[in-house]
Amino acid sequence: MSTTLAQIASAAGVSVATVSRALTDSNHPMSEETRQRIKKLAQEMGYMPNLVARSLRTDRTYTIGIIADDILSPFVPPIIRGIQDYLKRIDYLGLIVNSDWDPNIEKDAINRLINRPVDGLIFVESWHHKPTNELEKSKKPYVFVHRLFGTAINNSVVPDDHYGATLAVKHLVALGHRRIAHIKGPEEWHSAQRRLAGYEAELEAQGIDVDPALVQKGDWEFESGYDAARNLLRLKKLPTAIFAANDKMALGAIYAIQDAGLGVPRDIAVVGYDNRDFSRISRPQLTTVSLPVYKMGQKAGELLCMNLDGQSEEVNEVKIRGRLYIRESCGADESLRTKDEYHEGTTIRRLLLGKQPESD
Amino acid sequence: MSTTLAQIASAAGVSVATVSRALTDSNHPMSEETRQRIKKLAQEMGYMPNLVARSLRTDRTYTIGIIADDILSPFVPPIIRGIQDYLKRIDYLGLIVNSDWDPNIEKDAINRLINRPVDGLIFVESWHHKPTNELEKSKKPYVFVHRLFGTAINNSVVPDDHYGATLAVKHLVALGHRRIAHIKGPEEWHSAQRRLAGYEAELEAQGIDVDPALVQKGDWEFESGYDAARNLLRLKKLPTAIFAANDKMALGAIYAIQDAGLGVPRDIAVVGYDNRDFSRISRPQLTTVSLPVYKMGQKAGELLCMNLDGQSEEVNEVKIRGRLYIRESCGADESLRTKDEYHEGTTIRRLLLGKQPESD
DNA sequence: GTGAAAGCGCTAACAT
DNA sequence: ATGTTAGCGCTTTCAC
Repeated sequence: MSTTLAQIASAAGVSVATVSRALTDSNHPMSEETRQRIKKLAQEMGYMPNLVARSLRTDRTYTIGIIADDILSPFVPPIIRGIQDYLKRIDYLGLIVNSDWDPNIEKDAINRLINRPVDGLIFVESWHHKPTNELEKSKKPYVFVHRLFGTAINNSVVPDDHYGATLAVKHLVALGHRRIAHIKGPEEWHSAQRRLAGYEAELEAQGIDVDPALVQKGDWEFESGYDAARNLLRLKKLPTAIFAANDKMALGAIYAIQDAGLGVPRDIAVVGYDNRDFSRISRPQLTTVSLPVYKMGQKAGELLCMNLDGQSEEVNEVKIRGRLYIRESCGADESLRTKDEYHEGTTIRRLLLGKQPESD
Repeated sequence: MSTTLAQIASAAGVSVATVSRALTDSNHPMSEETRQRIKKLAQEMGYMPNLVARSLRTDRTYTIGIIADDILSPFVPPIIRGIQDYLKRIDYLGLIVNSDWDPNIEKDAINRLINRPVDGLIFVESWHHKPTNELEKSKKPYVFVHRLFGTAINNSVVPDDHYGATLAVKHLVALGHRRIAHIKGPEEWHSAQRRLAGYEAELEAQGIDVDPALVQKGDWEFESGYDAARNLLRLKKLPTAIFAANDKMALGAIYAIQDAGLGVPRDIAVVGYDNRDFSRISRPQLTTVSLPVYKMGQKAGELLCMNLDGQSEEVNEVKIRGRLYIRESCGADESLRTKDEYHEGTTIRRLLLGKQPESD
């Protein structure tokens, strides 16, 4: 069927070993002349190495496994893209599996991948902190990115939510707000805790007392943001700004404010978190702090890469900072607006222009 | 390191061949007793087959390649998920590569994948109709899903845009509209052509003359929908409804109508196309026809699957029908609203409830 | 600088 | 019903 080393060898009148050396640019000494001759011949004969055979010999597949609960989860594709883009540099491919939040599916996937098809594993948005014993025993490196629950662990990449919350509050304070409410996420979640903490810390740093009445509970969903804002609107003394722990709740809050006959940002400013796609097309467009998903993916790729050939070196949790995307919902001056390069189809444009992406 | 067949063989006092037969449930006759004994032993010794070695022998990798221009393109993840879900049934994994609309990257990816790592290839949202010669020569099966340009070709899965447009118009007519405008997409695009054709065909079927003045040009983007609607609003005789060829333009149109002091659906009804995520959270929520991406992915998986072991059988282009998602923007009665199961995180819920997804 | 040969772990054709 | 053996295509040690 397809050309093999042996065929080239006999065609060139040399041994397979020589052909292999020539084609892999091995540093075993050999005459430059035969090397070139063989390369040319291989080219002509349309030789392409059988990667499976090579892997069997070298125990390297140049493939990593990516396990996510669901590729349809909004943050997963950009994380994966970040991983892929980093790994591409070292010519690695990614095998992607959905675990659907099911520990058994995940276990099966790990076992399957561990048996040679991959050199390492990245867990995306995993909700546990330890992979299976089998993985441990296999000695293959692995990395977590965007773990949802629990405390900091090694070899994991997470967003710097505390810092991000700080950015949001700073922005509001800079615009003159002092009664700043917060709609928080469920307490079990990493991000919810850190964003709340950042909110409180920054208020204190600005010399503003944290008013418990201004902190409302949400569950990440749109409706909970709507309800939380309605509660806030019932207060005797209204907040002048709301920092919602994610964009969905922020949008819900905006709708609640509008339904009460008030305007955003005219009467109340709103900041979100995550920089979801819709924050660019809502009315008003949402000012928000980005979850730096793409960068997180890249970093995860980098961490894994470091451990791919050597002894696995444990690395402390890595925090990635997002940034503030200033749009309309806080009433900041037009001149301050973040110019936004990353739209749908940006990749094409980026390539056409030969530019590196600036976004997270 | 890890257990091999040979180790089990010597531990069991039999030959490797016997062990292999026992463990692969080969239909080669053998005593049930030794088979069980070996299986038990393998289990105890923590045996896991080396998949690379197996692939080298059988020339089967149980992996397929998925080439998309960009995994971040909005329709790509659900298509991929559909593919993966179908392929999971036959225990196949997917290797995903971004080609970034670059023919050279794509060519490299094909060559890389062709050299054994995969048994077949699926092209997602490809813009060409023929893969490279190398692929052709390799005899590996391949399938296109959601090709963007050109005419119908074999082994490809596309949405039935003509039919979908028909649904949108039917809905508007049923609500009493007769002056129905259309904001179309760029002519080079498959979908734009088909949706326009469906619009015209359904109007005629309903005995309504197509009025060229009511057909505006757009470029798929939000802004073009806004501009197109403004043009429409300048007409002496306003349309009572607008069918936009995609959701982004539909949203732009809604904003234009609102900015003109009119209401949606009160004064003008708007239908979109694609069933993008934001259609569920816009105000008003957008009535739209779904692009059945998930189903298309599944179908692509199925087509590939058919050709995976046998001779490649050419199959005519397969069209997948979307459906109408009735929400608020056309003013249909509340009772007609499509109940929507597919939200973010639905996969978990689906699993928790043990339900099959109904959505596309 | 080149070649011979071993062997990665597995499957399957061919004995027995 | 079990064993022997060849070999998938490649890399790499060892010899010359």
